[in-house]
This record gives sequence, structure tokens and C-alpha cells, in this order.
Amino acid sequence: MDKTLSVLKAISDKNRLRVFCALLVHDELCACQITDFLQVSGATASRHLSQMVTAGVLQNRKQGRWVYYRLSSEDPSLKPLFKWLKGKLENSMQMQQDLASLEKILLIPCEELSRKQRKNGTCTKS
Amino acid sequence: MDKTLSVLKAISDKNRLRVFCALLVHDELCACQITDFLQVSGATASRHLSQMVTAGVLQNRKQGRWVYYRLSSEDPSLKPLFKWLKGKLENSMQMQQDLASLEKILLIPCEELSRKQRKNGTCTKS
DNA sequence: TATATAATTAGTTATTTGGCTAAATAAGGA
DNA sequence: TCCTTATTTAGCCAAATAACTAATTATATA
Repeated sequence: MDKTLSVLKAISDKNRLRVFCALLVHDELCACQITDFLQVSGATASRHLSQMVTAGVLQNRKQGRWVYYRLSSEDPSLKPLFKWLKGKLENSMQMQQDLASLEKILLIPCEELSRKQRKNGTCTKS
Repeated sequence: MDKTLSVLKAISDKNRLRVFCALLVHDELCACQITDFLQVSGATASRHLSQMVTAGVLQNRKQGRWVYYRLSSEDPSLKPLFKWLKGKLENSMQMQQDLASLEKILLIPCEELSRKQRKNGTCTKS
């Protein structure tokens, strides 16, 4: 039950659920892209991501200085949950807005995103 | 997304998930039975229950002074989630212990449970 | 090797949450 | 009607959580 609880907790926060949604559509996203998308500090994004990894919802891989996250395929028993969430969320307003803003973010190279984040301290609009 | 989030939050607390499990097995339980089973104050149990009702996870019916709770059948889109949870939880240690303790609780008439709860102030073991 | 930098961890603070007791509400029965 | 009582609501407090900034870690490159 505790394992299941940690999975549920990992997706029952708005920002974490937004990350989950984003990864339903875009197989893999870099930490800096997720940071920009959520409009929170890099540290905050990192903590959310690591909680999701610990719960087994996400997995990550490090490539150079960049860390890429994707939905975990480790535990097949999560599949039905993921599928259910996809059905529930794919037509939500929030998700559509998020996907639109992601499209723009993905056009910007990671270097530039990171530079912007460094400059702004915390992430701000545009 | 907010609706889905409230469903997820409604089941991502240990005590609320335990109530959910109990109702997977026992179609309907009285508030006082749930209170005794969770070993928390009646007020606390009531708050958890009402959160689950608000989220659409449970429904209730009042019969005289007693209020009975069951899993909601209002929203069919929740079915797959419930089914998934059932599969994940039905063999958990916690659930087995809870079901065993529920068996004993169900032997006691509600009047007696309530009397005990009133006496103890907060609920205590045995 | 030294510097720059993406990400994470530590430390702090504000908010949310879950618990309690006490008071209020609602329903049955004398 | 008045009293009892099952449940809920209100008000409070402690613990958990999510946010930030600053410090640390790990990696690429000059």
C-alpha cells in the first residue's frame, strides 16, 4: 500500500501532474525545459522530478550536463494508471495550454533556456 | 485537470486509501464503523469522508441518525481507476490487516460502537 | 588544470494538511 | 416538546509540503 501511496502522491500535485501530462506527449524532456514550462525555480522543479523518480513514475538519464526525464517503463503495473490519466487529462484546458507553451519552449535550445533561468534567478514569464 | 487532481488527492492519503480499500470489499459502511476502523476521532473520519464525497470518490446516504458510505457509481470514468487500485492493493499487508479488524468491528452493533467512541473521546485500541 | 554551468541538495519560510476538542446540526424517541 | 445522540463544522495546533535562495556536485570545455 505504501508503494501505491507514493505513486499517487507523486501525481497528486498540480505541477507534478503537469509534468506527467507533458511527458505523455513529449517522450523526453530536459530538466531545464521542465523548469521553464512550470515557471518555478530550477531547484523546485528538480525536487518535484526526483520525487516522481523515487515513486517510480519517471525515469531519467544523464547526458553530459543535461538530465532528461521520461515516464518510467520499469513497472508495467503502472500502465493502466497512466492510460487512465491520459484519457482524463488529454482534453483538459490546462493541458492544452501547457502543450502550447511547450511547443514554444522546445524551439529554444537548452543552453539558451538555462542562461535565461540563471539570469532571472527564479523563472519569469517570457 | 482540477477535477482529476481532487480525485487523486482524495485517495493519496493513507487513511483515506484505507477507507477506499474497505469499501472495495464491504459495499457499504457506517461512519461510526469507519471511525472505529481508522482509530481516529469521529470528526477526523468525517472530514476525510466528506473530502472523498466532494471529490466524487464516495457517495453516502443517511438513514435515520446513521450515515452510510459506499464507492460512488456516479462517474463511470472512475471505474478503471478503482479497478487498478483494487489490483494493486488487494494483496497488501495493510489491507489484509484492515479487513481482519473490520470483520470484528462489523460484529458490533453501531449503537455500541458509537457509545464506545463517545466514552473514549478519541478512539483507542480495544 | 581551472572555469563555467546544469542539476541537485541544504536551509529557510509560508502554506497546506491532518489531527484533536468543543460546539453546532440533525434526527429519533420519551 | 425536550432529551439523547450520530455526524458535521469550527477553531486550533503540529507536522508535512512546496516554494525560494544559496551552496554543492558533477560535467564539459578553454
